[in-house]
Amino acid sequence: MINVIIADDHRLVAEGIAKLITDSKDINVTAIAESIDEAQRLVTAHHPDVLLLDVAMPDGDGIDAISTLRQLYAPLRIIILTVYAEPNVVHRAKAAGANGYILKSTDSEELFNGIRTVAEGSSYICRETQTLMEHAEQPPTRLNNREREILRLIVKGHSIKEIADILNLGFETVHSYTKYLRQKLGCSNMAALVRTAIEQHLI
Amino acid sequence: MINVIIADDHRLVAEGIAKLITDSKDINVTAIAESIDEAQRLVTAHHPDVLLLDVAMPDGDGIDAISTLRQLYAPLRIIILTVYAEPNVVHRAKAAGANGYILKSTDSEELFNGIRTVAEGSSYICRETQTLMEHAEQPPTRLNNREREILRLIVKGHSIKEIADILNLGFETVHSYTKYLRQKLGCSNMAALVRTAIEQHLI
DNA sequence: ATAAAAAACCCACAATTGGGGGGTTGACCA
DNA sequence: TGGTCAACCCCCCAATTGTGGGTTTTTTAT
Repeated sequence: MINVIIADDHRLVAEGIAKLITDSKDINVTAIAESIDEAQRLVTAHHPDVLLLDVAMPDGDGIDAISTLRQLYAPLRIIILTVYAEPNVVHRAKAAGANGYILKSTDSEELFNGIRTVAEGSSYICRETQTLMEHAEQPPTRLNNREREILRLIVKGHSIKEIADILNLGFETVHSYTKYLRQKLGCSNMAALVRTAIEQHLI
Repeated sequence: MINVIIADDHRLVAEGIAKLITDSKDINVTAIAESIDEAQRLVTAHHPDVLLLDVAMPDGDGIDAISTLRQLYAPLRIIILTVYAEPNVVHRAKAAGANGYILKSTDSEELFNGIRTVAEGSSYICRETQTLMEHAEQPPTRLNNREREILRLIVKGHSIKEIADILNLGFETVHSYTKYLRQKLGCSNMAALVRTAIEQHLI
């Protein structure tokens, strides 16, 4: 019996998926977590085989939480279960050490297969994500901490000058970073930068 | 028996909710639609009592589709079932004639109650949404077609000049609209405008 | 018919951004 | 011990945006 915990802040979705899983004979939903924090506590308490982890959680980003979660229970296998069909998110998940990536647009059969495959020790990427990654022409967008920090402040609506003040950097330094960001993301202005950042979940 | 159709492009979510509903004795899921288009066909074919309708669909906005759906089958009762806990989205849904608004973060009990209430002829807003609307200090953001159109183009990354050309308007006209938009949305620059537009789903 | 609105337009000027050049310093590494 | 890379800094100037005023047409409502 494969024991899984579902971490998803949308109760109805988590409950529904749990219910679907009861159809499989070999998988069992041990608990549902509605936050990163709760997921950490439940993983520590129950030591599940697999954690189904959503990306957008009220108290943080699921992918960022992967390393901490694995520290709590090393043999834990983690599947990112999300709506984001974004190459960059998939890359981030892989880099963070996720064992699987499954979209919420897949069907229950594929979810079961994914859980089994990951529980056995392999990694699993759902079909839709696979084709997505094959057709992704651009290499993954790699932003360093500074760039990500500045992008975050731009998205918040701050001007270059304000960002320079906030980060104690020179105006020209931040100005340069905005150029790098525009280049990397292929945007011609701040507005496009914000849209791209949000769309591709780079923030 | 209350017959419902679920329109949600996330299969796993739709399947899960359908499965949850089997627990209730009085509600029956007739079909699942993965697009607005499919929803329209299924509503025409099955004449369900209630339609559970997601907002973000691959071929359009669920709320925008309400009027058309009701034309296809006048007695249809529509519940918006979404993750968006945004006053503006709720306002749009009400204005478009939705009979209910339920967040995916509610539990199945509340979903059942919502479906029953709406099927009986009343309207239903889930608890979380109710408190959200009570605590919403600002009046709903009302954008006219021009403003929404221009905001959409700004979000796409177009400059004022480009927008003027696209819409065959004078530069100064569009320039003025950006002022109105900044004022209405309380933003000080284009970047903030984009973030607010996306965050509050005004586009 | 006409007042009140909404929609489109206009001017001027300061501030900010976009696009093009650079530069220094220190860490890493081969 | 020279090479390369990352992180930070600098200048210039054109283009675009932000701010604060307007005006003129259309609609819309009474």
